[in-house]
Amino acid sequence: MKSMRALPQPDLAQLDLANVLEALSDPTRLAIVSRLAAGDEPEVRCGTFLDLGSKTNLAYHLGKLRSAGVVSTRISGTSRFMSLRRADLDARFPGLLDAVVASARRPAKAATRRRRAAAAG
Amino acid sequence: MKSMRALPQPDLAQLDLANVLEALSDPTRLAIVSRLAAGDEPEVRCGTFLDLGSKTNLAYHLGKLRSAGVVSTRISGTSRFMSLRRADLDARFPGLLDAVVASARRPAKAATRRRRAAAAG
DNA sequence: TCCATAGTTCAAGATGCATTGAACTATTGA
DNA sequence: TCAATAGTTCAATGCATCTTGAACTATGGA
Repeated sequence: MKSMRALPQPDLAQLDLANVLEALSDPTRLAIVSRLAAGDEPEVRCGTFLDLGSKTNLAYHLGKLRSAGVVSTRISGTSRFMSLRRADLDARFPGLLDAVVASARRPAKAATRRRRAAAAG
Repeated sequence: MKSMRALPQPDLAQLDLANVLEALSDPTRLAIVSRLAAGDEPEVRCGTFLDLGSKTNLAYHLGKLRSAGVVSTRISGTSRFMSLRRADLDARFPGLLDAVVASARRPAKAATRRRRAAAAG
């Protein structure tokens, strides 16, 4: 018997800008979102992201993305399929997702990327 | 004698998307950025933000915004003036700042919208 | 010179985030 | 029914963030 339920997620009115930005501010989660946005498939199975971290770690990051309202999770069999909540994000934060995804595709030079400025008064 | 130095900050190539998103993901910092973007004046004195937190706390948040490359600090006398690094942010992350600022100006008001819809129907 | 103003720096404590391994649940296929 | 697969939940750990008060620096004005 094939079940098709979906995991609970915040609805449109509950999306919060600071939460969404925080969800997007982690390199692993940014990679996940980029991949979801870039792909031809609207849905991607969780296991697809195993190159980005351990099973446990991915459950954590995907959970964060879901509870921030960035992704949706549909369950089918033993698999879970993630999809971007593009319509909701666009409705609530017009242009934000596109700007983030486009910027993520266009990284800075590797040598300087992780360096933070030593900005002291 | 009037000094006009500026505090050190990362340059364009060093701006990192995850860092910038993280800098923007805090409500206090989002409020600061929104106010800077509201654009009455291109520069705003630090003390202007004292309603958002203590002196110490603001030094912390403004320091974070600066080291992420979101704002610039110019020193004049005993004051420090903050400005958005709009050109740099737009060059590196096109559309991002505008989307964030516009979204911040447009918080969710689900109850109001529902009341209006009911009144209109 | 002395004082007030504007803001920073430091240390410490509370809280929260990220990561891990082990144990667990649920579903499918044989 | 049994085992494999896919992913979650838990507890613990280490590290980062946020916030605070006290002490400090630097500038400008009287």
